[in-house]
Amino acid sequence: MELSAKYNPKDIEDKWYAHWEEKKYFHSEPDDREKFSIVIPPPNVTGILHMGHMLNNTIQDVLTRKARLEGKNACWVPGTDHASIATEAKVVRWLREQGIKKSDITREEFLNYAWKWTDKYGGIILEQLKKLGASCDWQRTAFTMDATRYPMVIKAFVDLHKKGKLYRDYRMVNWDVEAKTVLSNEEVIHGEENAQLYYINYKLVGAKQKGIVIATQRPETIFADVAVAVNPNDDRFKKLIGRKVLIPLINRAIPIIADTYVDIDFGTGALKITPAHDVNDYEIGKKFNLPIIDILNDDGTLNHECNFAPLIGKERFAARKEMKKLLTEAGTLIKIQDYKTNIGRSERTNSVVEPKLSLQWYVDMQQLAAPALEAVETDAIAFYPRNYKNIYRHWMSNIRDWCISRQLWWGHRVPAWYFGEEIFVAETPEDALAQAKQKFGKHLTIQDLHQDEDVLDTWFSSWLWPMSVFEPKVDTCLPADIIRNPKSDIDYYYPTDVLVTGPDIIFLWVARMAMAGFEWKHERPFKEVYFTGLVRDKMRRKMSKSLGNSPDALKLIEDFGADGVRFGMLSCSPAGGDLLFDEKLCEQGRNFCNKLWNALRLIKGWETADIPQPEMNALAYRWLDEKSSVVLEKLEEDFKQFRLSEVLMDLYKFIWDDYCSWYLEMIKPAYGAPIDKKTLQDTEQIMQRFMVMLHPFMPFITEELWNKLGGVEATGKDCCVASFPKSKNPIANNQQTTAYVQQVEQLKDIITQIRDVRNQKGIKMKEALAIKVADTENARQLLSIAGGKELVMKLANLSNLDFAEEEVKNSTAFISGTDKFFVILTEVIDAVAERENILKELTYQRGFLKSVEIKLSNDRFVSNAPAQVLDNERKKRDDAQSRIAILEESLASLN
RNA sequence: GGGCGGUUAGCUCAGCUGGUUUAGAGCAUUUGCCUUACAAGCAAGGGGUCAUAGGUUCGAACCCUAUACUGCCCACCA
Repeated sequence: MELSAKYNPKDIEDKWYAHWEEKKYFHSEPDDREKFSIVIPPPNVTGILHMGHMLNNTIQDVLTRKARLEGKNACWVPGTDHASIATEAKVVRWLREQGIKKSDITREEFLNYAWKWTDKYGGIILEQLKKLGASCDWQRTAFTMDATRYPMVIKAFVDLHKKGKLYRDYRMVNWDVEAKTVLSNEEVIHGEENAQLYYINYKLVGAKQKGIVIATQRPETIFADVAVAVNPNDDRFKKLIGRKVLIPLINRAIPIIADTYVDIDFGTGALKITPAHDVNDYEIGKKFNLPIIDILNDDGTLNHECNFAPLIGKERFAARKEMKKLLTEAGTLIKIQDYKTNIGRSERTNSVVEPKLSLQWYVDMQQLAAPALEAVETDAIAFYPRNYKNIYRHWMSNIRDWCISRQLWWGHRVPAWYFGEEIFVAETPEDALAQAKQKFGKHLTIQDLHQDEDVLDTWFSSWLWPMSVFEPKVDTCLPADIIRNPKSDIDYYYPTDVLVTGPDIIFLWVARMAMAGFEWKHERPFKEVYFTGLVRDKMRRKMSKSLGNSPDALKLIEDFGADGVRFGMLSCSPAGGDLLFDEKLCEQGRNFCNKLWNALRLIKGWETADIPQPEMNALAYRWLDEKSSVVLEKLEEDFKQFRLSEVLMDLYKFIWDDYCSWYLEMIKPAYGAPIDKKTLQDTEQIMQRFMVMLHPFMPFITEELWNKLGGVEATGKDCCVASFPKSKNPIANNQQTTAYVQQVEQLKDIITQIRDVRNQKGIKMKEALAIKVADTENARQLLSIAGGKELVMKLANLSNLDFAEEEVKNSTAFISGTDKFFVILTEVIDAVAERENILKELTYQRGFLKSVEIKLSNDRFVSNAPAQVLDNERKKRDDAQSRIAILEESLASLN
């Protein structure tokens, strides 16, 4: 077999992905096996793959592939979200580029365009996931607005309405002037921004000059003022309460009122009250029964209500700028002060959110929240990392009702029909009509009813995701009916095993899925939630388009291979911690692939011969095999805790160091010499095993090597569906390694120390060395392990290794454990340097001994510490004493 | 303003119930090597007062208190 010196991922990745798909390894149907189900957090239908997706989906793939290798019926459901506001914004922009204004076309025409757009760009992201190796069940690909999901969403709405958990109300909302829709609280991002505080004088009615100065950040809203409020305890203004002031420019008179809400120390202590454009002012307005003057249009321009012609039709920020000039000219602007304040912006359009009074649909969250909160509190839904419980608890116990209507066209249209003041909520127009007829008589036709123009919040469909993706039949998908359909997929796959998502959507999505799950399935939607960290660049900045610091995901795969990129994403993303992405990590992954590839090349290059297995090879194999069980034990433990980067790093170190650097060097035959069949076979098998262990993380190269190593011939299966190895020797409590492994580790230590001596003395590896070891029982036992002595001689290149009766002249010594080794030197040693080294070591050992002795001479320690700890301390003392004795001997022999 | 985390090597992080040598890993770094699998490599090394100050304990990176710095979540301060 000819193999190139470098691993080339491009040669094999597409081939294996196609092979897996053809074999339908990723497709799942209910059967007798234990299931493992996971649903993808659906990316926006028109989105493209970014680093966050890469991390998130790599993690899901690792978990899915691991479950599949464990023999579970693994089902990872992919899909996309219609992303109402984001997609609509994109479509509007796209139409504008073609000279089409949304306002000029009908709803139907717009939706046609939107579907066209979705068909064209939708699902690109799913194709990109395939490049990454994602083992999704593509036959189950779902879309939040497809024919199966649509009726479920509508039924959920109708069901909530029936139960009285849904209502319509007129209240202050967050208004996105760009998208011209309401937003839920969770879709508003607050951040500190630089702003200016305008100090404006309102003249007192009946006074010539005197007035009251208010401070506002939004001077353009003074036209909507209906009062000025002061604190009743503020001595400066007590006399003025009840009098009236004039709004500058329009000279409308408004009263001065008193309320303790006003902070005496902020600004001037006087607050303008603008009920239509501020949440607090609205409350005060209600309390004092003040009128409401709304001066803003839906698009953020000033309307006729402002009663000031020069600004009508002007956009709010343009108006603000002009106000500066106008107020200055009117001599009523006292000063402008810079200050920092919290500004809310729309998550999707980034425009400053406007408080606005509006009639919208709300979900009453109080009852829905209760079981969802309890599930997390009791770990029925377990969060990783755990501390997200706190954040979740806080939000859930202070939950506010959810505004679910949106003034958009792209989405699920609100299933409510109006006849005059009357509302009929129904799954279909026919149903609504039937209800209307019952109330108002048979003469009504569908034309008499008018359907609500609004659509539902995207999250109102995604909160059903873990249920809706497992419901295959449209006509049986009434949420309540799901329970009555025992043959349905949902009984097999629901609840899902784990949800992998970012903490940024814990309220938008995770909490709401939990609520929906209990509301309609009376069961949690997932058993565990693993929150990934945020992907940042190496300078800790968030990845963003505007910063241009987000690498092109596909380019990375191109450069480093999918396995290399997966390694890079995972190797440095501790559970829940942020991932500081650096291309170097992918490079490390690529290098690891190359290492694996070359291990294969080495093995494949060996000729076999009918010779008995050398003892040394048997030793090497037993050591590696036992150690691999230790690695497996830890790996399983770490998997349970989602410590995936830990697992990957342990495998990396084990395969690179123990397998490649040590084991392969141990068994490697001399140049041109053959290897025995047993060793070769063992080596191929154990490497096959390692490929399975590594497969969840690096699926492509492991599949390739598994095949080349004969894994298919041995098991009849591809690596993708092989059996995950199990630890053979469960390690006893507190016992990190077996005694055998420990002994081999000491042999390795001896080899390393000899190599160190070579380095220090400048003795080349080619030059064979003679070693003597002080004759102790321990040394005899160590070197009597079958193959042990040969191993040291081979890897350290020794000409001789035997026991010394006394101090060896002209040698340099080292200590391994408590055994003393003499490296015999041909050149005369530098006694001064040697002496210095020994003294340095002696100082360390004596200091160490002293610290142990202090402990042991403390009566309270001896009487209180557990026996095991005490024994250990005594052994530490004895070992240190042995080493000190050895060092002193060496010192004496130098004199 | 309220709440929750974090601070361990140059960088990123482990360290899980306080006791396995005087704290580990990867990367980076230093030295020597183009040694017939791999220079995308091999061998060996250096590097830390565990943020600071107290306390509890026979024993503290780990528990407690305070301080400093830092991150995140929530909240209507004009």
